[in-house]
Amino acid sequence: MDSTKEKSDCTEEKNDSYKDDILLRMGLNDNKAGMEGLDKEKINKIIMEATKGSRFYGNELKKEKQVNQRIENMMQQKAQITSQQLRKAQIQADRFAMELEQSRDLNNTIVHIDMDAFYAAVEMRDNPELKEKPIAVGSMSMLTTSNYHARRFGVRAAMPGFIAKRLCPQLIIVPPNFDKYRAVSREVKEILADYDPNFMAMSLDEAYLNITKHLEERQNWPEDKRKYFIKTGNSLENDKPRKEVKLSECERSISPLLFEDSPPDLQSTGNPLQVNSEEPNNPQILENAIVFGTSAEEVVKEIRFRIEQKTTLTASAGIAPNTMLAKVCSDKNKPNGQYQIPPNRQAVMDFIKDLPIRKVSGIGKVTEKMLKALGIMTCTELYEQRALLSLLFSETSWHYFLHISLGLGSTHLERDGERKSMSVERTFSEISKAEEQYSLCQELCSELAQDLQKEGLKGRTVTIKLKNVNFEVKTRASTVSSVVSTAEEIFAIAKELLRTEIDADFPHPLRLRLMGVRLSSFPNEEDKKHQQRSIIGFLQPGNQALSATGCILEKTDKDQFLKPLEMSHKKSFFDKKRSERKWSHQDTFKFETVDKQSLQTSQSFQVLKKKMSKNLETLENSDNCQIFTCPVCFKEQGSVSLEAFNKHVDACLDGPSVSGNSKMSSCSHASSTEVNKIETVHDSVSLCEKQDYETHQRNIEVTPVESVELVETISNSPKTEDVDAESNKHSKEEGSNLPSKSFNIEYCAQNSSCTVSLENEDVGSLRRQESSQPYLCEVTSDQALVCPVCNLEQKTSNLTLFNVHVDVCLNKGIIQELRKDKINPVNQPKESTKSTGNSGKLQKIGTKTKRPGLMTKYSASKKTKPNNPRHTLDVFFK
DNA sequence: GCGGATCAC
DNA sequence: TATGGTGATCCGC
Repeated sequence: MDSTKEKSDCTEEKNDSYKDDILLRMGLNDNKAGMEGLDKEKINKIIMEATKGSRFYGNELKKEKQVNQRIENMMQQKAQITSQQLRKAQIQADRFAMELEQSRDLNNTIVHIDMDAFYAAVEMRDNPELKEKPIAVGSMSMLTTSNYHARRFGVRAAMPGFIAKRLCPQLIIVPPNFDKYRAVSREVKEILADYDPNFMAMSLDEAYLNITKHLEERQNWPEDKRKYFIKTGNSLENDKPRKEVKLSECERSISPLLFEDSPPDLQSTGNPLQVNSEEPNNPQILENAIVFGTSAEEVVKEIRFRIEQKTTLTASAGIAPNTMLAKVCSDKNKPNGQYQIPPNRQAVMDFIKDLPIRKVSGIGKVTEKMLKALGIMTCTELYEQRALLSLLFSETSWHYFLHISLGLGSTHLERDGERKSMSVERTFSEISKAEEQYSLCQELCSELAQDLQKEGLKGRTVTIKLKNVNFEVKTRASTVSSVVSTAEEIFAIAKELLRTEIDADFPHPLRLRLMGVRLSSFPNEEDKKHQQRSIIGFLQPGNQALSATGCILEKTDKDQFLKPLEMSHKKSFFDKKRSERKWSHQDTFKFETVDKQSLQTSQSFQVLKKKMSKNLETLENSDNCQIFTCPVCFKEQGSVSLEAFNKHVDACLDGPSVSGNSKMSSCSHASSTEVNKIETVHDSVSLCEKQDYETHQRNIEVTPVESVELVETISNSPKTEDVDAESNKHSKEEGSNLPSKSFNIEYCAQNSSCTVSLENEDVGSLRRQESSQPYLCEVTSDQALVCPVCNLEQKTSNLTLFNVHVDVCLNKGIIQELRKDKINPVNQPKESTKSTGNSGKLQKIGTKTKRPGLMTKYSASKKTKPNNPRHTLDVFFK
């Protein structure tokens, strides 16, 4: 679904915040016509009345406070800068500036084409009744664009329709017709391709072209090739080089009306038909034809002429030596105009001189505000403050700033990179019932799966996005070990993420106004090449060699992984409970553990406790005697009381050495005990940094059960051959994140075996080489897959889905808890600089993006010094 | 890898 | 009555 919003036609619109910024925003120069429109005071007043007191506004204020805090932090840091530091920074910044200057490339001619009020213009074109009226495209909730009539009333893109209506009661709101816009866009793109087959479309109404090559060729073109017939109502077949849509007189009169408030001088410079006598090779207007010259400006006039002939719509354009400048230029004489910065340094610097930084793509509202706090509003000031900026902002950021202030930008158009994520999200009126939230989530997953299928994409990371009725946004992500793509697989992950959030707020419901699901971590080319194979493949006869580390489950558990249905029936009650839980936030956690004291002895165990409490609770009420396995030392604790077991675990957690083999006993219902044990296995995984779990894994024995066989497989990866080397690696990872572990259970119908492996990232990548492919591997009829983590039978024969479930079970468990709670001693932080909520950072746009601009990040804490500017340069502008 | 923030369109 | 959807990047964890 293409829902790109049409770009604003006035850069002033970039000021779209409320409160202070709202005043700026009203200072638009397109409402000077006091007669018909509204003055900015009135506009502001109306907007504020409609906004104030709303939840939306409340959140805007909150965000604004955060930004202010960031600014405050930045100013404090600025105050601590010594003159010595500043001098040093100056030298460094100057050196970098010099290198940038040396790299300046003026040899390309970049054009930025921008359709004027695109969606609105299309609607007006197709419905003459709208021609003279203020219209906007969108809904009562949100407008994507407005025509110039409406703009006089302060109606503009990204404004809710109901507010626009208050500003302009006669406003006509037209629902968007994306199919139509796409069709028109295609027509435009056909024209653009004639000048640069590799042009870069940024949206339906905007594109960059590199016409350098075209210009070269064009120099030798005969006039005939640059001649276009002007279409009138009667003439047919009058498009010489290309076939253009013919226009009636009536139609041709539409476009100018769109822009009747354009300054007259704009009309002249902007009109491609206008003869400019100063230009040597300006268009010559013949009787019914027009010949364009060979200069860049002529080319762009030709492009705009052809666009208008073909679509009856006008475009604005910018011509410059790089994308950043071209973009700014296209805004300069908008609408229906163009502007060129000649390809010489002086012209560039003159243009840049007083350019407000906010005009530059990549400098948004927040960045502007932060820089303004430093007294920086124009590019000149940006350059003057380069030393200071290098001290206050991240390297990426100040490098970007320096690029801007020197008028530098990307000189070539990057080809479309591979997509990195795909998502679906939806806003709705409040939904608070968990069941509805889950089912909504499921729908979103289905939609996403469909979209993914269209592009044949599969990914490993599922992210859900939640926005509550107060407009507070949250995202939660989970990465699994092999790629997923079906609705079921995605939902299996997403629903657990959602459940965690629902549980976290229990007993209060989540009051949602938006939900989204995103899939990312698509395999890169490398991954694809190696084609990952699921263990299904590994276990095919004659291919049993590879797998990760093996199974750490105990014999007594093995039958829980894959067991006859008959056996699973006994669990139906728990299954039911479990699924009930998923659809109502009822039970969740909140069950106090039996033995508080013993559980609370170690801080680490708090997390374990949380996770295990419900199992323990069930345990307590059960009546079967079972064996526990300590999640820390991995040793079987025999039949002991829960209390004794807890004590043992505490001791293990506290003590440096793994405490031994004290036998403990406990009573439990069979299944709940199993749940507990599985969790235990899980726990131990998360603690692997402290444990030589590999050793344990290797010692695990697995025996066949009935027709099902658990096979331990050992990786032949060089890395894991040497256990010592492996543990060294782990210790080196101290301070970073835990390596991700996952269970993988693969079932091979042919030999009736099932492999359970617990693996770390390295091995995982090995294994992943082949997955992604076939999910389905039918399990024989009388067997069921049982998750080793939650110990519940999975009603699926889809192996991928099953693996996803196991991954999810693992992910949502203690590993994340440990991270969050910072229990891992090696990760021991770092007293939070986090007081402000978001530590004041700007960010920067990377280079692989097609965007010409970069964003910035303000680093309130220490920042790394740029040591290799040359490298950075490469990174930025390739 | 995760989550919040910022930006563009 | 009512303030969007998609994709990307950056940075500190």
